[in-house]
Amino acid sequence: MTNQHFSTKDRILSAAEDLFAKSGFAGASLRQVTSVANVNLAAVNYHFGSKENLINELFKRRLDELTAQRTKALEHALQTPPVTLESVLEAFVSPALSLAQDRGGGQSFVRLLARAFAEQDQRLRRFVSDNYGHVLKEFAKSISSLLPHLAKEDLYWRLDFVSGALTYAMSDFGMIKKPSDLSEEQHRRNAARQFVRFAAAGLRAP
Amino acid sequence: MTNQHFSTKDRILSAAEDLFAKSGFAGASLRQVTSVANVNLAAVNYHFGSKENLINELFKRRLDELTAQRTKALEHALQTPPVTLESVLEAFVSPALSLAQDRGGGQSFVRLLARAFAEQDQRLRRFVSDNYGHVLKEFAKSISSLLPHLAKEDLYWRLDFVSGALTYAMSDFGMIKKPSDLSEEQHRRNAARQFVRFAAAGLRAP
DNA sequence: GTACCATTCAAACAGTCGTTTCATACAGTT
DNA sequence: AACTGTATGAAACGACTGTTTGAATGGTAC
Repeated sequence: MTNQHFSTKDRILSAAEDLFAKSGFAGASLRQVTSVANVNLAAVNYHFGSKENLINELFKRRLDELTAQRTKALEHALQTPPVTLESVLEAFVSPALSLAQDRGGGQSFVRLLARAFAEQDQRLRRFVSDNYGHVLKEFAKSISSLLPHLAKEDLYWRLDFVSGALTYAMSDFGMIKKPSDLSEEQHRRNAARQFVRFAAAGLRAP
Repeated sequence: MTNQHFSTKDRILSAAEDLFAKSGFAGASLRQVTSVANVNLAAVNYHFGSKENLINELFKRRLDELTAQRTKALEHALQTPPVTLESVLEAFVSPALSLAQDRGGGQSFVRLLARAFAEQDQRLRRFVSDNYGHVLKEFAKSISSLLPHLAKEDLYWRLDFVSGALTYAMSDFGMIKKPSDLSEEQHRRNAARQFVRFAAAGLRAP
């Protein structure tokens, strides 16, 4: 019936992604997850140990992929003259939007990400910062070198605004904004273009 | 012991604001709330009817105030030439930042707001849109008339980015970014200045 | 065939959840 | 003085939570 050819672990991860995105980590129960995934309740604790660990593996699976793609995109952008603010921002946002548009639950994950950031959950922030902080720092460094006259303090403020704008926009992405006469691919490219223009101009503010 | 001279209702509202901001609506229980508020468990259902209704009244209390201040600030800005993108944005963000810096739990509420927006909770979005949407539309109209050459579609995208940037920046506001040598008031003015510059430049993007 | 292993299952565990009930306390009114 | 309505209190309600248990299953290796 429901994707029985996927492994139990994968079905749990997908169902959890959807339900946590919809109702929050505390709001969605393991019974809901296992019901949607069509697996036994005990399977979660058997395969993941605990609900908390399930959440961690959920993030790991997606963020590993996202970070890898961002790294590759940044390297490519830095090796392809002319290196502009726009090309670096494009390397940052494009993998994220591609994930947001992905069929296999990526949409849910992006909303989950927005939710996780809105929560002040220090444990989760630490997890992201520890495992993926170095890539974010590389982007910050590249952007900084492209804006040599911008004071460090101003840069930090603006990078914060940029990530906020991106996170927020992405959590809506694919839900309300896509005009029906645009394909998903067109919509994605359009969103990336809009964001890059906005962010570049904001970063270059006088 | 703790603020016994405040009414039961007020103590519940304040405690709920703090705890919901920290742990989410599903994550914080009424027993935690009533324990912090130093009131009996049954008091919540007696004064508010249900947990859900408590949440609604929580938002109503703050958003009524915020919307009123924004309306006043916008009117003042529109009557004070020269009317610029910056002065309109200032009218939008200043009351919010003032709330975020407020002593009486406003800090918690701002984080709660960010959380509520990250949640896809249609019920809550509808509530905000119904009750406070008209003010947001007035801001959008003012901004639109200050950017006459900007296409409608571009404007919508950028307004979305702006509100995202503001929401996320505010949810951190007062937590990590304040340098110790700045007073709260200075920090608030600084944040407003940074945001207005960034947002205005982003909206004016070529 | 049988021993082994990972996996799945139904059932139960001890807690916690939001909500309700009913008794009690204490003001203001007659 | 007795009555009234609002507010608070302790205790219990049934439902739901994450987790654990021990038996059943099915395939692989010997």
